[in-house]
Amino acid sequence: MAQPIESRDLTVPEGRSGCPINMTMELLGDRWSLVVLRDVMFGRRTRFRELHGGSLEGIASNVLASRLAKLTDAGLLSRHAVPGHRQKIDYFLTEAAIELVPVMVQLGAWGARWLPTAPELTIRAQLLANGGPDMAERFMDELRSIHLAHQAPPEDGVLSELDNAYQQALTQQATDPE
Amino acid sequence: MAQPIESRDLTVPEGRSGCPINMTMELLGDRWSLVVLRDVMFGRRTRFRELHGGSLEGIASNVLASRLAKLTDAGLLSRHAVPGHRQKIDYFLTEAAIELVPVMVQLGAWGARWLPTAPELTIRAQLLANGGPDMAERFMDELRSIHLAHQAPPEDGVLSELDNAYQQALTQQATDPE
DNA sequence: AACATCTGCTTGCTAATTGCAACCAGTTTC
DNA sequence: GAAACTGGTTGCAATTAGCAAGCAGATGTT
Repeated sequence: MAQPIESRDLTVPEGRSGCPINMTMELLGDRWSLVVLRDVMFGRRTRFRELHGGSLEGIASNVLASRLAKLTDAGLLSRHAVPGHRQKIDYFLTEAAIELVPVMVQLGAWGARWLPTAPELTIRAQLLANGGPDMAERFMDELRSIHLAHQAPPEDGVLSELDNAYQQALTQQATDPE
Repeated sequence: MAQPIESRDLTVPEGRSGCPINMTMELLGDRWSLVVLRDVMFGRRTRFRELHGGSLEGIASNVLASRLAKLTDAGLLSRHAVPGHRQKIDYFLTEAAIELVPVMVQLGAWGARWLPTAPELTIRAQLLANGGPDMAERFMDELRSIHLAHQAPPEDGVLSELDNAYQQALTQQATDPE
């Protein structure tokens, strides 16, 4: 069921290489790909306009469209027509994208450690990083249930845990502006 | 000694956000930044022309220059004039860059798992991923000794281990082309 | 002293990508 | 039937990437 995308092209094109880090950067090494995946993964967003309007960073709609197409082509997102509607489309994570969770965890942890991030947004990254591989595994299983098996998100899952921590940080920030 | 780069700007600029993943992608989310860091980290390259000519992917020299400047500005690389020469410059990793090792490990592991990478280049990624956090820690300590304390790389360190595995894969590939 | 070579880049140019704003056709709701 | 909502396009300007050539200063060689 979970297989690599395609077999290797034996003649590596000029100016490129088959190095795993390089190939990953060729695919995801741009300003928006991982941010879009982040929103689908952590933000419970699966629709174009949710991803366009709901994001904190304001990606342009043409860029979003181009990223969704690229990620779908690459096998990281799957398009699902919403039952009972002819226009609505859900973008769900594939197994390949779900297995980016450890990458996201490390990226978030590094950013939280070394960049001037916003505290209320950083709490989730820290929580997830502190949770270690166990929490990451639980989270990935939860994502599989949502995005692959199309179950409703559990109330007591990792996603809720992260949301709660974020909400708590927000209200704490409001009552205690220091 | 190891401190975040700057204190947080309280007014987040329009169209951006203080999310750790987003900020990390703002800094490193391009085609070349992490590839350059990979070469310094794993490839024992510290000089402009080594990074320019020695890389597998053939980055353009103006782009390399721009990335080296950006990474230096961001505190991920430090410039050191080579003693006894007035022109030669070594680029060394800073602590912040060394702590990208876990990110590199996860990126490499994901690419090895999901992209059609070259086997001989993938072995290092797998070795490092299988080594777990222990191996990553040993590797980071080795990098600290080389890039922060300017010691010579140990013969029996992680770097050598990875190189050996790569060389072995190369010769095996030559004798057993299948 | 002369010449070639090596050093870390820069320059000029073209092609591709990104960002912005407006807009659109089909679908659903009221 | 009109308004609002769906997932996007389209056209344009600005930025960035890619390519080939070159450059001034430093060093090695004869």
